[in-house]
Amino acid sequence: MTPSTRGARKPRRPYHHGNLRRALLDEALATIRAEGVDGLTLRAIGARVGVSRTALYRHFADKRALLTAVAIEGFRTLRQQLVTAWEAGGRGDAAFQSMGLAYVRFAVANPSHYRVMFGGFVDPKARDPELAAEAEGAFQALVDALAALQRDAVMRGDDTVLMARYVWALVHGVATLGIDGQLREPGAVEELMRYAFERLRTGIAAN
Amino acid sequence: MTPSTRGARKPRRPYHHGNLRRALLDEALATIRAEGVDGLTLRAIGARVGVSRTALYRHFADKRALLTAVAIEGFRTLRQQLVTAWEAGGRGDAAFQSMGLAYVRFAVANPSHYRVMFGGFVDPKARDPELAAEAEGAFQALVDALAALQRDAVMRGDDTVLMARYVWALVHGVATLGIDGQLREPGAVEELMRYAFERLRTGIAAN
DNA sequence: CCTCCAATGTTGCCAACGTCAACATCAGAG
DNA sequence: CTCTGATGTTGACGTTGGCAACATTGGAGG
Repeated sequence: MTPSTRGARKPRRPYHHGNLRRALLDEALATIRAEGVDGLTLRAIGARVGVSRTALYRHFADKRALLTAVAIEGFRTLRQQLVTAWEAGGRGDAAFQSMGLAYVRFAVANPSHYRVMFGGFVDPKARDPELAAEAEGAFQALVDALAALQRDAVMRGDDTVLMARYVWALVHGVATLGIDGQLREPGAVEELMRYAFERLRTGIAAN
Repeated sequence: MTPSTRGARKPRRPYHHGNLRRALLDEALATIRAEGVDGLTLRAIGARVGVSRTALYRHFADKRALLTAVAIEGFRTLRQQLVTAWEAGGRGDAAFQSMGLAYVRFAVANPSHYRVMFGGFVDPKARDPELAAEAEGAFQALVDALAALQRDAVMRGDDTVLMARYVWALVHGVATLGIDGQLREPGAVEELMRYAFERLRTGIAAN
């Protein structure tokens, strides 16, 4: 927004891009959303950003590193959505269900992105520490909410992390089944979510 | 290398293989297990079976078709394991938990295979009808068990399919989280499964 | 203002891959 | 024994990820 005013600006695209890393990431995300993970090719990304095919390697070690960055961004967004749902919902019982819905909505609205985060596209062993941290952060949002509910004696006093994992597995399961087309009938995901939360509460609420 | 068919390696490797389709499938499965889905190349499969790279195309339309066949086989095996656990466990309350354990064990023991079944490697739309049928069959094992428990008034009388989907989502969630390395600590999967079933029962048991 | 350098972007090139087309071989029906 | 459809092979092509060598640039130090 504040370019230096020296000299005549050239209509020609400059050699250096400015913020190529960001642009590549955005384009990768858009491509994944539009054509799926398989549709992502480094050459196409470069072309669409208006840069040569290998420019990407100045910002990402390889294709997997790009996908890892995409996954990191996904976990960041997810955490943000979860926290927003929890806080906007009043940090209470209903807000907890809101979080669950937000989680599944994120997955269903961004299936390919979600798959990059969980589908084993990133190195299973020797995981990127930043990715691990960001994933942990999203999970922590769930743990925090549960801890608050436990404090208010709304939920059982079991090990918080264990309870959180239980809830996480449930919403993650619903989300992935929905994404993979195992729940085809329209409204099936919503119906399942409603039932799941009803039964979940019976299972983990303080009696 | 002699392209001649008189190699002494096996009893006669004639021009025609005999049951190439089966052999290709088995080799594909072994490769996937050993090197992951990404490590699967048609050329390597052919070479390892002792056949040329394109022989595969007489038995599978393309790579996706091969993966679909792998997924079909996976669902068949999974259903079998589930049914076995249910029946061997006495078709009762404990047997139901056995089924859940068998499910997660299958996934954790065959992570790559499980990913082929659920990871979006097969066509999301226009799914192979045989694949859909086989997946439905595995799910049906769960539905049947639940229905039996409902008949014996062990479980709530809710819509059986809905309940089954709930349970499915839960075990599927635990399984995929475990596979993707989100539950790293040794024993975390087992601990979660134990807790999950305890809470699940509280949620869906007949009061 | 000039010079030089490290960061950034480009072109040439390669091996591996999936897949098609044309050809080779075989098993079994007639 | 012959013919034919099924099965397997060879050659080739376009695409992809990635390396190496080269080009361009903004900016720091003189």
